[in-house]
Amino acid sequence: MNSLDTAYAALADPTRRAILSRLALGQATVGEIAEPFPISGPAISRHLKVLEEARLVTRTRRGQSHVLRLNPEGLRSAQEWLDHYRAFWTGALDRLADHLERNPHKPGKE
Amino acid sequence: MNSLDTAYAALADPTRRAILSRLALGQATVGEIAEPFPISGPAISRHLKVLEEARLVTRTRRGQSHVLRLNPEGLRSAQEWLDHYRAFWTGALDRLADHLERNPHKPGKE
DNA sequence: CTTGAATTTAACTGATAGGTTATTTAACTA
DNA sequence: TAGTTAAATAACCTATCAGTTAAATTCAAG
Repeated sequence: MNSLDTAYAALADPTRRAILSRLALGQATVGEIAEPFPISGPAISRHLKVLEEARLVTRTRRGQSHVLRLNPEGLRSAQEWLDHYRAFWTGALDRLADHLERNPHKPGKE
Repeated sequence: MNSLDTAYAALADPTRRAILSRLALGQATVGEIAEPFPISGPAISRHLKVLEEARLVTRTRRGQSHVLRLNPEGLRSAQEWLDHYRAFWTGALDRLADHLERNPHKPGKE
């Protein structure tokens, strides 16, 4: 499983996106992250593990507490794949290509 | 399941990302899409259904063939969620915030 | 109206995901 | 050394996913 697989899989879960939103406000411990969610600690723990393995967050230990932070690296690479195709679905170039495809000059083979 | 869930879940699969890459080159029928892949027709059919339900592609029927195209709308909305957080993990603002979090002015409660 | 081609649907299988509760690990504190 | 707190791991359950092969659908063409 490559890094994009894990990144997008991680983003597919709304709880994990909410955790990322929380972390965009600033670092937090596991307990602080878990607090607003109606699910068990272990469930949060595994969500965090998924985010960490997807390189979307990093963890540092401070005593018994684990501090989580967003990881710019992983987030950026998740974005790059989509960015690569941005040209195809924004602006005039996209509409032109689409138009040409839908209306071929000659009704040739296809 | 909201639209972001399905979009990111769709993007998590490498076969489906490859299909999107193919469609970035231009529209294609199911058969044309399936051709380079070593998996069965039904498997491709279901990948396409997933992409369609995630609004990442659109389908039009032309006789017995189904023609698939990228759907700018869905792709854009998938990108917007990440875009919203871009400021948090790029540039100086990010580094500043991170620095402040790691080095609080006063060693207060926490 | 039968045949053939493009595609989907059905039925099944093995693996993975997300949740639970109970147990364990690790670090702080009296 | 206990006891307490923060978090992870284990064991388990159910649902969903990605693949398969076989059957059904849909449309075009004789």
